[in-house]
Amino acid sequence: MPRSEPIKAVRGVRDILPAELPLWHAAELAATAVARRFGYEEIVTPILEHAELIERAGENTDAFAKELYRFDDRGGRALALRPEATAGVVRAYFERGLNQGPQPARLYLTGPMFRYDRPQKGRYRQFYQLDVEAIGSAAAALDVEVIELARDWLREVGLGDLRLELNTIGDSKCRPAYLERLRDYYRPLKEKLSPDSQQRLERNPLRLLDSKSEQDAPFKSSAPQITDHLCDECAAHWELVRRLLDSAEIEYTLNPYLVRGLDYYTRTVFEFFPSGAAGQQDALGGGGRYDGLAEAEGWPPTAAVGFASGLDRVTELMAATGVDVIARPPADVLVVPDGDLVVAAAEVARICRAVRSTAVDYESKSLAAKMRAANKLGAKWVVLLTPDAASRRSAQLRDMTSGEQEELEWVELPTRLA
RNA sequence: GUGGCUAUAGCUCAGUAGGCAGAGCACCAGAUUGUGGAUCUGGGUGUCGCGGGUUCAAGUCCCGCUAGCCACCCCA
Repeated sequence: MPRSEPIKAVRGVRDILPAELPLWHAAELAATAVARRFGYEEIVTPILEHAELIERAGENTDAFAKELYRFDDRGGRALALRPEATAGVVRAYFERGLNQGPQPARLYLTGPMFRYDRPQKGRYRQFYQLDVEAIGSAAAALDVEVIELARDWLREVGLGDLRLELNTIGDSKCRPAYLERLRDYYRPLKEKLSPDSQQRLERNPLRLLDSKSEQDAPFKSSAPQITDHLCDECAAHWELVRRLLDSAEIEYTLNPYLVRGLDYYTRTVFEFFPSGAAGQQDALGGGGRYDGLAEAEGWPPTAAVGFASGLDRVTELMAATGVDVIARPPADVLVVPDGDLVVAAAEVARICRAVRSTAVDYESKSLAAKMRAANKLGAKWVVLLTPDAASRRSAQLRDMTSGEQEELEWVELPTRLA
């Protein structure tokens, strides 16, 4: 019979293998430890949400239209695989009554997110994020708390050599007027801008500021800056954020071109970069205030601030930085039956498992090959069963480090292995 | 969504001017009358990504598709 084409993984997704997982676990363990230290509790929200929840906030942006994993289920409901965690966490905060408890709700989450974009290095259609949210407070101190938490986590996973970039983008009171000024500045220059930026001019002028096109670069420096046009409340918030960062001795660089494309973002925005590289693709994580999101989802207006980081990139960088994670052998003990001693081997393994992780080599190959396998596995001991010894309920216990070997009764194994 | 590069053994890859499918590693076996690591010897395990086309002959040339990598768009 002809072999059929083997079915491979879906485009843009990947498996994380046993050898890589210690690194991921180290990253997540550090996240849990740091989050708890700051009084944040874990929450798990569904991967599936109503497409509308995701689309409410940014319906007319390209990213939503183009990159949302969206489909109709069997009942005809329009669903989406979450592209980020915040929308779902905010939904849960209201829907499940976390808004009834002490405010703000301090929450964190790790899990898979989905974007239908073209895969490339460090960018997958299914990727993983750490997400931290403080919902239900407008306190500037929380902006700094989230930044400090994020910084501590990155330090803890060995990526402490960081650059923090910081900006404010105002709020619904002061931003519209600023955007008008920005348009007024750029309109006479329109013909000289890149085609992309000409489009941005009317639709999303903030984006002009973080354009990567060299054609746009000369005009940036004299463009009006939002920090000169903040309303009193936003200016006070911005002032307090920086004062708190100073007192926490957290260094940052002001980047007036750091923006967010969506309307519900307000005031503080920040991003972490490895101190070496400056490219936008190298960001280790970022976040900011989103005081307008709850309302965009149809809930009462509620202030919140958050941070998200891509674990794919963080773990990749951890590996590159040489973060050493102890790789443990899958089993301390390998039971090696000689010949047809399957039943005895299973029983001996059962005895050993009382004190040590134990695997059995059931393959029909030579003893030398089985010993090779035991060595490769990294087993500390081999329990060798021969028909003769097995009939006396005995076995050879071999210490793979020293090479010493002695015959023991099966019942003695737990004491010797402990 | 756009562009460039790539796809050959389990893995990394070589394969000339179109003419019998190769190497290293891994794996299996033996040297070792069944006891790992080191060494030596032997063994190729294959739908040359998939589908068409050109040709006496295609891994090689042409077209389409799929996938990967890289960059763009975008990054909520």
